[in-house]
Amino acid sequence: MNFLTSLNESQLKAVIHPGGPLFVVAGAGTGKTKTLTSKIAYLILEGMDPSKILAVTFTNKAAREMKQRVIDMTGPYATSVWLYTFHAFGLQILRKHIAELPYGYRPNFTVIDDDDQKKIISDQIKDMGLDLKMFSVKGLRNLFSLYKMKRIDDFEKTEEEKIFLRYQSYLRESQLVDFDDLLLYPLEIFETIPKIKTYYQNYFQHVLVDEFQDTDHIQYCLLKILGEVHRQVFIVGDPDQSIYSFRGANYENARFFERDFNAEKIILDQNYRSTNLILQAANQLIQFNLNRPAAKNLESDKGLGDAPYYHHAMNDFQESFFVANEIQRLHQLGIPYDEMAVLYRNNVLSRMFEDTFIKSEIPYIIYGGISFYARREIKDALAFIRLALDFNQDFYLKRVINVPKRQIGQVSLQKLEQKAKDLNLSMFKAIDYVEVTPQAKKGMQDFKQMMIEIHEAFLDMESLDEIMALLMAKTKYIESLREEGDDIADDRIENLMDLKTVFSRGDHYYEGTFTEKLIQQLDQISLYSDLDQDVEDINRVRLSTYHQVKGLEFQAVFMVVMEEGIFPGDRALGSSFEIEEERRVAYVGMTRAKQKLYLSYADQRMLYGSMRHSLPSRFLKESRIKTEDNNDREQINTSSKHMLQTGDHVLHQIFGKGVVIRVDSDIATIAFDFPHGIKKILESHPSIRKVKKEN
DNA sequence: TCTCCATGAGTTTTT
DNA sequence: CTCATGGAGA
Repeated sequence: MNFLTSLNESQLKAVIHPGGPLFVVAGAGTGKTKTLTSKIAYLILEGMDPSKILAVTFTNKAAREMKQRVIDMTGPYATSVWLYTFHAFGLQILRKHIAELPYGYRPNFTVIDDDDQKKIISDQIKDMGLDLKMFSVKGLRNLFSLYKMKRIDDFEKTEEEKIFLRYQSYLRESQLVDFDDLLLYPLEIFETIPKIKTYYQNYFQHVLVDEFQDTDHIQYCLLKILGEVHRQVFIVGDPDQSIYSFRGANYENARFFERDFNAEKIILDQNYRSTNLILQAANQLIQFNLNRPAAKNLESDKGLGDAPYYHHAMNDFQESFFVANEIQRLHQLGIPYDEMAVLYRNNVLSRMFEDTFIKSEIPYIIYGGISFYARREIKDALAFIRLALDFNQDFYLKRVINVPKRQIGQVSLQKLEQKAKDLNLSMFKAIDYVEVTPQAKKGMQDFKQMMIEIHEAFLDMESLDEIMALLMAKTKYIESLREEGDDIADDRIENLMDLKTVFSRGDHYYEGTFTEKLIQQLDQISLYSDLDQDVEDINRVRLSTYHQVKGLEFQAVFMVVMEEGIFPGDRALGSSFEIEEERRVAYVGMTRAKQKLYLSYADQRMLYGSMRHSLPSRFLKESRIKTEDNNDREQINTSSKHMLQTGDHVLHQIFGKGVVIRVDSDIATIAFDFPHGIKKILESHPSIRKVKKEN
């Protein structure tokens, strides 16, 4: 067990902990994954049957990577470890046992995503004859998720609750489950069917949970049941990095765990990622949170390093300009683009940076658009496939019956749905009986014929790789995209090709008949939020929200738009609970940085079409980062029209001494000393200061 | 049924 | 500002 020697004292203590419930408080960059995977490897090498170990993570990526690391440490024997996300685990349980719940589900149910949920909810509202404008569908979806999480079942009869009940029965009638159900139903199974509960409680000798601060109530209940008998529960997490409470995560679960399991606690606070001035700023900041189930101070052996750098810009443009310049400078110093990240509180804030990066020719990539499987064309393709597998799937039929356009509008669709209800048939079968305009009828029959052909072609198919070609040929989807002449038609076509790649990969990955493979592949897709993007090896700066870089690290991190009202956001200002969560978000951001941390803010920026004036975020003061305002105030006040003229000598904070060789409108061209050379810089840019010659 | 415009909404989102 | 959506008119 060579790997044990690479652990530090606390990590080792956790790994060889003799047993019983253990809470490992793993601060940012303290070797959390290493400890968890070493623990699993240790258990296996000590003789534990890997198939009796259940380890749960929150992302598929984490699950996959952890499994690989365990296999690397112990050999292929470890493949049988149950290493899943909570949701994937729940799905497994449901595929086996869902029929035992009294809701009429069959094992071949389908998992729907958020957009499907919204669609169903708004359909219910319309069906009830209510005015859609009176409700926020998005709000209802969150509310329903909350209902499920809190397991509310005695309803008063508010309109919302009626919609919820209809939503729930629609799912059940249609053999659909949502993401919440993937956790809730397994819990219900365990709670109501003692035989099944006892089986799994006894079966899993060890239960391990990663990112424990992100568990919600249902997940905690599941954990409590699964760990109850053997009490070999090993959880790893950092309550200071809990940033998903809006999705139900409850970092107080850490306290519940210590209490309910009478667990021991080991703290990992030796950081291996960042230099210490960065860590000190992060430590300072998080101290302002009063509610910390596991307080700690991070420290590393990487020296003090550079102090976090604070930049005060006059407006959003100048802020982005500062960041772009700094990125180029760091790049020249040898930091690769993909070791730099620009982080912001919400997605709208990315735009200014994108524009500037395009102008400055800085390669970048934005994560956080619509995820691959949520794209229209992908969802359409999957709907065709699901419908071809089972013509009874009305929900998917509704999605694609008019794709591409077949003269079937809302009215015809409604008639079809009604007819299906009256005759107690699937909508697919009701096509033969419905009375609609001749064009619509023809469209429906063409559609039906096409689906039958696809279905029959599936019967003869052997590899998943063939699916997309057939689908595109039959549906003429690509042709219709081209005809529409959408500017993003090419992107859509490319996405469909990517989906084909996903399927052909599935051919090698899954076993069984074509249909068996396909069903596994579809399950996988339901649970995956994005494509395995390991192809992306181009060197780009990452633009992202804080939430999306949790767990990642970069040599240089730019935390931009550090403005009161944005970060922390307006909505958080009234509640200390929310402010603390925002502070944790900032803490997560700071602890991503290995060597360079920049925080910036602008006095004014364009947001939602109007000018917004902001004060610096309280998080700047709280982390005690030295501000440059004192040196700069003078310069800012004197920044009027044409501060600079040709021949002026300037001092730039980063590029040092230079001479102005040209001024065009507001851009000055300045020759700096070696190695920086000639740069174009906004003449009023706060990082430039005019100096007297030979100063 | 489709297309075009007015209207309103606009955190964060592992699954 | 930008995007999605729903209603009115062709």
